[in-house]
Amino acid sequence: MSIKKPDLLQGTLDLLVLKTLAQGPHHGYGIAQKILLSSRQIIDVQQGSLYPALHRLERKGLVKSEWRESDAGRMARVYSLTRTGHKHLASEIEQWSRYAAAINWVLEG
Amino acid sequence: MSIKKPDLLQGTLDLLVLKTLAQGPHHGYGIAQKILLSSRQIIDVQQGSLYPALHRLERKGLVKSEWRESDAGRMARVYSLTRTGHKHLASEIEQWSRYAAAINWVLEG
DNA sequence: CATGATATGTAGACAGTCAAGGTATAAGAG
DNA sequence: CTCTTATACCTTGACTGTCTACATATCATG
Repeated sequence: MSIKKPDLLQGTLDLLVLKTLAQGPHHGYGIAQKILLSSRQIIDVQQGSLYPALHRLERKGLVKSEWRESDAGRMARVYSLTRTGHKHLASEIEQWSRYAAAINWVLEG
Repeated sequence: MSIKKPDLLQGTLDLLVLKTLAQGPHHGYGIAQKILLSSRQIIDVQQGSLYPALHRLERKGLVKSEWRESDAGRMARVYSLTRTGHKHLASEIEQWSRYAAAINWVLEG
């Protein structure tokens, strides 16, 4: 993690994963890479955080998965957003925006 | 809490408390009120979150406290920032900014 | 054939927040 | 004079989520 406060990830990991999957199906490893890339190397999601998150999201019905062959010709579990997941993502984004705005108001004093 | 994802608080609570104390000493109850006010009613810090956080920050030497008489003529434990706390606040703000920017990059795709 | 990148996953530890409750004082309403 | 509301402190126990570290396996490169 390029950032020293891992706690900041808490509550935003689902958002990051859902947003990444909204741009198309990915396997776990690829999701982590994409987040790292699109966050400009700042957010490096650890595997021990990512896989439990994916399983949690799948239990909640926000993502679904299937085994497929990856680009490299290897088996990988590919995750994609469900319709519920899409709706949920919209609400997560809204909550994040509200919360980030609230923090900034406090910081402005 | 006016926001449905309590996890978002994690990692930002210390920041909120330190920032509030940077504007002058307060007792616990007053800190919660001030955060609620300056966040425009969005962030309502529960006492069960606040007091452990204050004790944690005091253990770390970022805040100090003493018993004083409050405005209402009652005894209250008044917290204030230490010099270390001030420095730490600056770094917390910087980390928050970086992290919030990173999230926004991911959301922009 | 060893190493590093790809790929999935689990186990155990740990931290932080939450809901709920406990204690107590002061002020104002009835 | 008693009830309620606001002020003010704090703890407990449950729960969730992330972390480090580990275990496993394939493929490509050197």
